[in-house]
Amino acid sequence: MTVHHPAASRQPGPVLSRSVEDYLKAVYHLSRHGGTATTKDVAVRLGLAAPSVSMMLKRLTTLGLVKRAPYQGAQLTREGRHAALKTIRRHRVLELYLTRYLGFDWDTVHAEAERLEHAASDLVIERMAATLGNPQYDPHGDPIPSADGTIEDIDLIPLASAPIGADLELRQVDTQDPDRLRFFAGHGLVPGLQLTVSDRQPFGGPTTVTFRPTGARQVVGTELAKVLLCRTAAA
Amino acid sequence: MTVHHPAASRQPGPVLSRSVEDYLKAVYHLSRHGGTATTKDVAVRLGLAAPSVSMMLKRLTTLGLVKRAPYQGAQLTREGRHAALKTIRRHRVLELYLTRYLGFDWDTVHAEAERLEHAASDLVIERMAATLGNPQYDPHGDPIPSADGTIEDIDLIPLASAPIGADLELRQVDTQDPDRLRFFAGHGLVPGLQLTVSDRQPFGGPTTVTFRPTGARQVVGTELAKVLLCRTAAA
DNA sequence: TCAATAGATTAGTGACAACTAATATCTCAA
DNA sequence: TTGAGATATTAGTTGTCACTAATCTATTGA
Repeated sequence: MTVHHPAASRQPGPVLSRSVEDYLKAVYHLSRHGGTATTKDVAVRLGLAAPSVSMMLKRLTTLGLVKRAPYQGAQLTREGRHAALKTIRRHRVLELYLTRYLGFDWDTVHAEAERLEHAASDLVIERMAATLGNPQYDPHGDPIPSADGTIEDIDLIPLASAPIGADLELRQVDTQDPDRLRFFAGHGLVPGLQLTVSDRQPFGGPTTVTFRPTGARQVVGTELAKVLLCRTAAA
Repeated sequence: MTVHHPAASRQPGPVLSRSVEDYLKAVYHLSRHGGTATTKDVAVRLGLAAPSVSMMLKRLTTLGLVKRAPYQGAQLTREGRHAALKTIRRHRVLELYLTRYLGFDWDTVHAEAERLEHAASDLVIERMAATLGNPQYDPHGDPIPSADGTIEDIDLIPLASAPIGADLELRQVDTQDPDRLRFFAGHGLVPGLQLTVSDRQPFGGPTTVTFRPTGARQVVGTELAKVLLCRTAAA
């Protein structure tokens, strides 16, 4: 009689379980820049065994959320992408709300949002978004999908591959690792920062940047420079 | 290897699944005023079939959260009560936060809190509680358990059985039904209201109350008067 | 071209938490 | 004291979502 559990009804559309939402997010992120999400990649990202992922991807295919051929990777269908973006919206609105109004730091907020995103109703999320002034970006600079499931898609370049001399704006910090995030925050490397690439050592060496307008200099190792996503600064 | 799921780790103590938390809350409420929670009562309260409850109560017994003899009812152990009160604290803090800061009405907030209470970490709850000024009562007047698991226990009398002439303060509205809650709010019957019992018709008839200091009169049917819990007004 | 290896899938299992159908127990009223 | 009806439990299934072990496929370097 009572249908029960799978996340106990949120709003319209078929209710997706927590697991399904997590898989959709993973496939979304992994197939983000063209290409497909392989079983292995999804397994690593979610910390699961490969067979579990294989099974689930098959199930998602029958649910029409994923397109996939065996032994090839998976991609989201229109419907799957829509569901993924709704979850990502919930996540990012929560991250911003928790940092703005409940005193969380950008390095710890991810884990909190990860649990709440599956439980918060659309109504709660929209109230939070309204309270925040319908923000465009979360604390890490990630764009927040709109309520109707569209997302900004600007080409950002990793600091690690930006040309020397370029005037850039740091837009997005593409990691969730608390230690890295603390390091970035501690050195002023947060979204919105204006900087100029002043030097880079060859053979995968570190990049040196100059903050504008202060002129402060900062050396950034390659691994870190890869997750600092920038766009060319407005003139 | 990875232990996984059961509500994905909240804080110390063994992590309890969403289901277990719901059962503990149900047993808590049903055995609240002495007595035990029967299988049937729990089943009705949670909207489940009796055999499911029977099984789960057995499991909770082996987990040491519940004391029970077959065919008798169940009661919480010290440990079970502690867990229940933690969940209830989360629920009530959430209810108050959602009404205060996110514009929810007291009649709709229950369902929202019901889902979030299983996902919000203790840290989130404590931040909310601090923001609210460590409140004592939720929007319905229910006492909020303290973080260490103690709860106020004042004897309240239902308006339906208060003596005529008594000066009372409405302390708690003991229903979650949105329609009833809207009715109460629409007629000023909210926690904190000072009133005098001015009349009651015999044979289970309605109670008439006078609001202090305004003198406004209100007739309340027996069914509703049973869930309006009062204490004698301070002199 | 082919074998080694990395990756993917199938097969079989287990925990959790619900269900229905069948059976057992309790309680109360005649 | 007994039997009817209410309540509780046992037995057997189901669905979800994880796991390991075993097998299959694909790719790639010799």
